[in-house]
Amino acid sequence: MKFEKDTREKNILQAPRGMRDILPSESVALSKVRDTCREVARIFDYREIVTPIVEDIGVFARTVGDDSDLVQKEMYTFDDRGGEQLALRPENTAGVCRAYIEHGMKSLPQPVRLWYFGSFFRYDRPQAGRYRQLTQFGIEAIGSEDPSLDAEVISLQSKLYKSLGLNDIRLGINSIGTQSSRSNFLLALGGYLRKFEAELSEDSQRRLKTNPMRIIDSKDLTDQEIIKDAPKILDFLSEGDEAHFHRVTRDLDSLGISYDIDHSIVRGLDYYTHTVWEFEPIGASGQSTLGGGGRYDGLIEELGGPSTPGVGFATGIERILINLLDKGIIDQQVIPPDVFFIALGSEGHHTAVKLAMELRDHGISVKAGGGGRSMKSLMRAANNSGAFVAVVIGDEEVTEQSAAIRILRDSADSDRNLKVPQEDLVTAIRDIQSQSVVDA
RNA sequence: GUGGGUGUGGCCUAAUGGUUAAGGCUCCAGGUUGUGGUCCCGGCGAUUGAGGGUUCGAAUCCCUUCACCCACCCCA
Repeated sequence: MKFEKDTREKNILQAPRGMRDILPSESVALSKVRDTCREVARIFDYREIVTPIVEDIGVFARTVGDDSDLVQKEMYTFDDRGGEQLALRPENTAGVCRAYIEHGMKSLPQPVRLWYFGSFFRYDRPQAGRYRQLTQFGIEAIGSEDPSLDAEVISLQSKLYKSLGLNDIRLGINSIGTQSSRSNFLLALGGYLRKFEAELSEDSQRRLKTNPMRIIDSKDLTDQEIIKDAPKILDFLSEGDEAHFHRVTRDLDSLGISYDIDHSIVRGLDYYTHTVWEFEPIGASGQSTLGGGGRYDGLIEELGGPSTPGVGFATGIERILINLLDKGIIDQQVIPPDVFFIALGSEGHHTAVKLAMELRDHGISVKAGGGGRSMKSLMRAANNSGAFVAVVIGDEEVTEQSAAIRILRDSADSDRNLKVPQEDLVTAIRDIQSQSVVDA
């Protein structure tokens, strides 16, 4: 393979558009979010599932909706060398359902409760909070049509945001019923909107043909005026659909989870039925949706499996991080070592590597400093490392089999210099650590 | 995909057609020979995103391109 000459000589190689590096200063925050996701999943007794990042293109084309934007223009697709048509996953509900079918999870106790955390890909124009490679945490509860499962999934999502410290969050919820309720509604909606066709925005005139439901959440002001008096889907729900929705909201009431019934939430993907919802920060604009979900009772059948209901959500980790950092709930910082080792001379070096390893064997993190740098320079490095103590091993310490300890982030009146026998070093460090906890 | 904005060393900023692109932070190193943090001093590091054009002369003006930001479409 040949590269363009100017690419090599002038242009700096950089991450692909819309994809980014997460550097150590941010990865600590990312880890915290990931740990919280894992913990919330655990307390609801959901199990982790890891599916391939690449799927057969049919997994998405058949379920997400052939003419949805996600499939039409946002999916990364390619043919592999064997001629298989594959796609980088743009979302995971379809993939998890594929796995559910493939592994016969129908024979497990139902519902099967699963969670995932991973990367997804959408070829879209990047902007704030929107990336071509994005990270999502998601939940799928498959195999029960019980409305209380919808509420459970919503409450899990709500708990996640609370655990992360995101409090000013709004939950909007709606029902789009089942297929038959929806087709009645679409008929009525189409009839109403056609009366105003000429007044609708350009985008909405197009949507009228492709996906009239999307006009409902148009941001165009004229559209919104027209929509105000449009038929509401909740009025078209069958008795059964309405009962389902009512039981979901009843559960939410019992759980003390506040929500707004929001007629404009219709969700973009074809597979949704019944309950649909979105969480977003209060007062946010633009790409603000933190996560959304819904029920998808026909999806598994659509994929060729047995008729099986399901419900789930996905939430965007980047959007969570943006909110957490904006509000100062977590800050960017790296984790400092416990101890910084300063080795002077070759004898000092040999002793230091041995002692450092001994500390590490006891779970104490150690950063090694040395490499022929001056004492001053090493002490500076020790201080900048954020370590709590520096341990100095020079000729003198080698001879007396001792270790000099310098407390860097000291409490008021403690002795900042001390010397201990090398065999007592672990204990001495432990003492200093526990004292600092007491002091704090 | 559509419309608008921005692009100066790793980071932040100055220089709004004229001498070797200035400063702060970071980093590295010294302040008399084994003790950091404050302070002082020194050093590394940019042909101004890239390519082309106008001009005696371009970071400054024009074109192209790339990236980022904002809004739309859509979505997390």
